[in-house]
Amino acid sequence: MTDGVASTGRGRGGMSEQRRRRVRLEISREAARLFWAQGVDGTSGDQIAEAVGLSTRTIWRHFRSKESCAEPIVAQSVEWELATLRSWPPHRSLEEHFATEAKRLVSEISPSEQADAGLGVKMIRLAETEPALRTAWLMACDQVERELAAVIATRLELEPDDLQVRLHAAAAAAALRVINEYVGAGLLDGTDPRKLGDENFAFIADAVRTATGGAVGDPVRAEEAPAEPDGSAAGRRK
Amino acid sequence: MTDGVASTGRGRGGMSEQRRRRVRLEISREAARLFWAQGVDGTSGDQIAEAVGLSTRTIWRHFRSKESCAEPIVAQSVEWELATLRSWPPHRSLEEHFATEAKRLVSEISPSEQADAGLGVKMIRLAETEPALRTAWLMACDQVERELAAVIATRLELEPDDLQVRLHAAAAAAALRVINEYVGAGLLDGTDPRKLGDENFAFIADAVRTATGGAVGDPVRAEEAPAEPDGSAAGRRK
DNA sequence: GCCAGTATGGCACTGAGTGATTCCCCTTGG
DNA sequence: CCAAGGGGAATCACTCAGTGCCATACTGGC
Repeated sequence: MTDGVASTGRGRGGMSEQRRRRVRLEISREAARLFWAQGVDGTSGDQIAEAVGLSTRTIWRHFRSKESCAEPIVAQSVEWELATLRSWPPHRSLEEHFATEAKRLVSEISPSEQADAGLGVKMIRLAETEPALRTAWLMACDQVERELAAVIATRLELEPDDLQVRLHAAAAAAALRVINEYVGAGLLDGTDPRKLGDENFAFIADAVRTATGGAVGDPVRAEEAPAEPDGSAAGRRK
Repeated sequence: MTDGVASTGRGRGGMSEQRRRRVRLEISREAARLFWAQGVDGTSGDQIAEAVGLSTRTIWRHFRSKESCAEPIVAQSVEWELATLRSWPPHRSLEEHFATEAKRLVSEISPSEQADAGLGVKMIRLAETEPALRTAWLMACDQVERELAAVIATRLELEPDDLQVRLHAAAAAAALRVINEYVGAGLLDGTDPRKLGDENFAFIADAVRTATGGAVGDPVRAEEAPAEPDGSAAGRRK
């Protein structure tokens, strides 16, 4: 996951850590643009370097492989979902939380972030035909799965490496991946620009609920020992 | 997915198509052995070629990349699950079908197939730390997901590219992946050799049922329109 | 202005993967 | 039994991703 050189620790010295992310994003932007325009195989490391105004050597200092140049832009496109999941308070339902967070987001998003999101969608789309990019996409989904495991673990008051938690996380992450692919493909195929309304959040939440057998999605009653967590809030689909 | 040269079509000529698979498997065996013994980075294409007794060039004729040399052995290790899924009759439950198919399997399995299975498990394990191999593993899971979509589509009498079907397939495939990783890790960590009894199949089936919100796993009543498929046989977990 | 420490450039080099050509072996037909 | 032919494999030369190594430019603290 951590791509470039090991640590820098961030301890002392300078502006690393945040600056590094900016550089990687910058490279990723140009790489994604080129990948989309001429394909992955049709794009050379030298081209990326030239496009971003750095030496080829420096590109490889920041990314372990050509395909991984696309990772930051892909990761960023799921970052807001991740952040939303991380900040999901126990006492709220998934759809509620998504809806309010989404409202907060639309007012804060900048044009450049919007452009990045567009590139991310394109990369996800490209990943369906370019095996090299599929890796980057699946890796990002893998990351979502891990974070989701942590979120679910706290909600269910279990360990993140508990088998049941891992199963739920994997299923939910897979559902989110499919929805991302579906929505992204729809957007690129011209399906109107702004129809990602509240209805979609209910759909997402329901997909997660279904994928986890109803175990994840509803508010969690704090301070109450779940002696028999069954039959509480299952089947709510359609 | 199809790795080597394009077609050969299989039309006329010779023994391709089946022989090709044998050669690829042979290469994959040696590659997996070397990967496990000395790591992926520590293994060169030349080494693989020498181990299998072919020229390096020929290796690249059969595989597009070094890591993909592991794919056949990984794919084969999930092939029986895939086959089992494909032959899942509508009127049976998943645990029933798995159990009977497993019984049929243990009597038919050959020593070499057993060795291959062992190698496959090792590759899956390696995939947890070697990003290059993780790709191969995730690709195999991707394949499982696609086939699963077909199976689920027929059971639910929907199209394979229906969103709901894709969601269910993705969630179920993810659950199967986690279980495979879990069981494989257990086996390699010395957890006894033969305890994959009926109990496990019930567990697998339940995981699939949970991941699909109860929509997949139970017998399907043929010839009856599922007006309200809900609430029929949900929550059956432990 | 000087002194770390770090980011970058340049260059040579390893190794993956490809293309083109030749070679070998096996089949087929006379 | 031998000639023709075709397909797979070997060989060689080449491209390009990616690394190691060293020189250099930049940055922030004194």
